Amino acid sequence: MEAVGNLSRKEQVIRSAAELFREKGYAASSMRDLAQKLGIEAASLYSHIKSKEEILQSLCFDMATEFRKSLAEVEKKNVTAGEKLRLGIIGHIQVMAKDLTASAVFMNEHRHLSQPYLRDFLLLRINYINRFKAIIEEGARNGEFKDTIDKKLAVMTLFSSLNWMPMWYDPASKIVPTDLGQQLADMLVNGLKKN
Amino acid sequence: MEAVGNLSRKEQVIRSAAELFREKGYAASSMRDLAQKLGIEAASLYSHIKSKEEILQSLCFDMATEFRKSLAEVEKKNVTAGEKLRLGIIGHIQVMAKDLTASAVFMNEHRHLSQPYLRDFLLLRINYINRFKAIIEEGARNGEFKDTIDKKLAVMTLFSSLNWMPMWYDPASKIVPTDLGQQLADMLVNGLKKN
DNA sequence: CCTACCGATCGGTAGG
DNA sequence: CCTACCGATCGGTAGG
Repeated sequence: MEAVGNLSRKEQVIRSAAELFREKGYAASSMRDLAQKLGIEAASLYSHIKSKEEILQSLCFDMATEFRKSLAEVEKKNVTAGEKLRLGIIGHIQVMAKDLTASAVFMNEHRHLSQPYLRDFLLLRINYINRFKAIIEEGARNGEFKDTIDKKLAVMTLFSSLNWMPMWYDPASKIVPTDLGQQLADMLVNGLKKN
Repeated sequence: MEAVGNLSRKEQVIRSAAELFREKGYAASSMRDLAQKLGIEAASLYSHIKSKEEILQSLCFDMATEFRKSLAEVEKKNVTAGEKLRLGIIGHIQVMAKDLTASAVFMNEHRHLSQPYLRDFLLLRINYINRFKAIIEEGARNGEFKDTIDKKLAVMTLFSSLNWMPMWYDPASKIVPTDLGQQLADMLVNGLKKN
């Protein structure tokens, strides 16, 4: 069992679980797989965590908290809708880039949460999406954005682009997260076409 | 057990499985769940299909075939890169709209394919993506598109937007698939901003 | 953190 | 399409 930085044993368990869940999916990951990754017996996991799902809950809700903090910062600023959207996108990307593994789990595995956690999670998500939608609507009202585009489509396209980033972004690549967020924002706001 | 249109029993099994896999994920869906949906015993499923994975294979590779057919049609046309991209997007969306359930499974569950199917699937996908990337590169070369945007980022953003559509598009909504594809293409090519 | 173990459930087969 | 069943594996507990 190798060291994984300065993490508590519980944090190590959660981190290893995140890697496993990302790779195989939550349902296909067994506690025995996880124990093996950590070099211990499956039963020993339960001195650190209460259940398999508790790990998923930590991962999902901790990420949700980070996203909300980032968006709240942006909303405080007194800038145009276009600029707010740009900053919101960059913030979202930066939160994901800080932990791509947890981000992937957050995105793909949250549906395995049981009630009432699933409900709470989905409420947080819809709230977050609606706050981005409000920014887009503001931009459409004040003439910054086209008002011909369907707002739901626009915001879902935005989140699709953002949320798939952990699936293909290579943290070893030359492009740093801030630039990635900037380019993504530029592409979504200004489009591919030269003008 | 209700009728599910004019489908063979095997097709009914596959269709019900697609719904189940979409809802709960492949790994969390049991053959007993599937049997119950169809009103039969789990063991009886095996007179129609060879294994659980065979169902996943059908779903994934049938969708892949549809996507490739659609793209091949577009590539034949003698039009600008921008127009090719637009038609490619509309085609992709139309293929998905024909079977949103299978599309969601295709996108989220293909990783549960075993070898060599997984390898084959990923090769088909990378080929498909690269052909879209070639269209974007063509547009960047001939001055239709900005050449400042990272091509990998552009194509991954495109596919993120396309592939998440089954997660939020409501087929009962007023916006029809062709318009959806058109609006999506407009947003990605021209951006949100007024020009 | 371990040994020893539990009841439940899994995908699938045999044989009709 | 059913009954009867298999070996494997699951998440988790008891007790140290």
